[in-house]
Amino acid sequence: MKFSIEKKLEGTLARAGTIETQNGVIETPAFVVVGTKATVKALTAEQIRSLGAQVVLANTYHLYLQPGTDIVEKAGGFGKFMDWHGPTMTDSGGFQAFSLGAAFGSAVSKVASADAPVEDISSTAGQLAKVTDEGVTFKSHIDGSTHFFTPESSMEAQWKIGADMIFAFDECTSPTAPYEYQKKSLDRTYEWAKRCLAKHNELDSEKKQALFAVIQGGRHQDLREEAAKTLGALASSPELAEGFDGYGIGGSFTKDDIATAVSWVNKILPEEKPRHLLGIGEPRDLFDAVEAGCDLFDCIAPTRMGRHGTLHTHDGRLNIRNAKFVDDFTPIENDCSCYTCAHHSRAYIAHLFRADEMTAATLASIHNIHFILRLVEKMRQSIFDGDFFEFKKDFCSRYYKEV
RNA sequence: GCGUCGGUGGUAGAGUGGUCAAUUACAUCAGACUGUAAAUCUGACGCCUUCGGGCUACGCAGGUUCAAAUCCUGCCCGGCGCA
Repeated sequence: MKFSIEKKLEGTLARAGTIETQNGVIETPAFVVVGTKATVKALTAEQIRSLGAQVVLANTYHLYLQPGTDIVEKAGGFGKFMDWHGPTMTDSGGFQAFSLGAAFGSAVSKVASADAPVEDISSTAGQLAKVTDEGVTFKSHIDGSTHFFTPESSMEAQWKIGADMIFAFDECTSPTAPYEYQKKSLDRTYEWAKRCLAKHNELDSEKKQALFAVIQGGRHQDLREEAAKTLGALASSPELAEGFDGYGIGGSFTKDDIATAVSWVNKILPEEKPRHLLGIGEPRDLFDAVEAGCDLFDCIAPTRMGRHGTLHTHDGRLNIRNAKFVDDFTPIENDCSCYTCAHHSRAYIAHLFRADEMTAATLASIHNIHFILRLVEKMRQSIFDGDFFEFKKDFCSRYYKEV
């Protein structure tokens, strides 16, 4: 993997560039489409290509459970398995330590509201993930079987799954966890990062895969900065000669804090390595993160919200199931160039949703992914053109005008 | 015509003297969703409300009772059986 910065936006951390992988070039900033189980839900690989997606991210934990990493390895990696020939990434399973752990069965999201109370995290009853210094014990949400993930086993699994870019095994903490826990977890994630790097160097002597470390630290400036410093410095650590190839910035945030937390980190991280903001994909957050120096983003929001009937338009979101759309024969957006808008009306899509037809999910996902991909592409272009802020202002004043 | 079973909120279908404005599901109306436990989840769903409550309701009309969707009588409507 090779990252090149082509243009920086003066007075900010923003930059535009390219990431060259064995499977193609990614023009950054770029939105990474999420295909957790080696499929972007509701879409075929051909549809993903038609959308102009540059890179697909799958999930180690999910592919490990199903169909198993050996099968994916035999298939020639998850990209080949799903007939996606472009650049690929895998997440390490670290997010599942959160989503199946602290977040399981609760309303906590990795992006918490500002007034979310700090929670006692001593009780893990009913959770499917339990974190210790050695690793994470998962209880499969599919069949209840127990599985133990370590930094080393995640590296091995990701080696078999074979993506171009992989993430170190981390713990995504809950944004509502107490400071003390965040700090303890951060130290652990640092130790895990070192173990991942060592294992990765052992497995991948030819450097086929690029390894990204993950910066945690919640909403705490000292923790975020410490993580950026220590993990950033590992690159030149003598005992780990080959350092990280890039950095992931992990949840957890407060809604208003994303931009701030990201810039704390990006001011410190080595400039010449790509930065991937994990799991962020709302328009305003994307603008803020690009401005704060992030190069890659992945998010399930366009596909999940699409499946649930929430569609992006330049005038904000709309819920296509609303009664007012049943006889609205205009497209989702008049000037949208996506397949869905070129062929179908709001009324038709509303009908498909109400009738529980699977095509609803497909058409909605196509539109939302198209919307976000084009948005990030325009952000990239605006860095080259020098009118990023103008574009941001124009877009946000229209998209968020009702909020 | 006789006998019999039944008629409950948009629909299906619980309830069978008070704790019933009435379980539940679906439909409907909204909302949420940010490294996918998610084609999921939450709320509302007779009318009015100063959110305390008030009013009208379980085919229709009477009646019994302190109290009826629930018991009785008549009527109307439907299923089934016999003529």
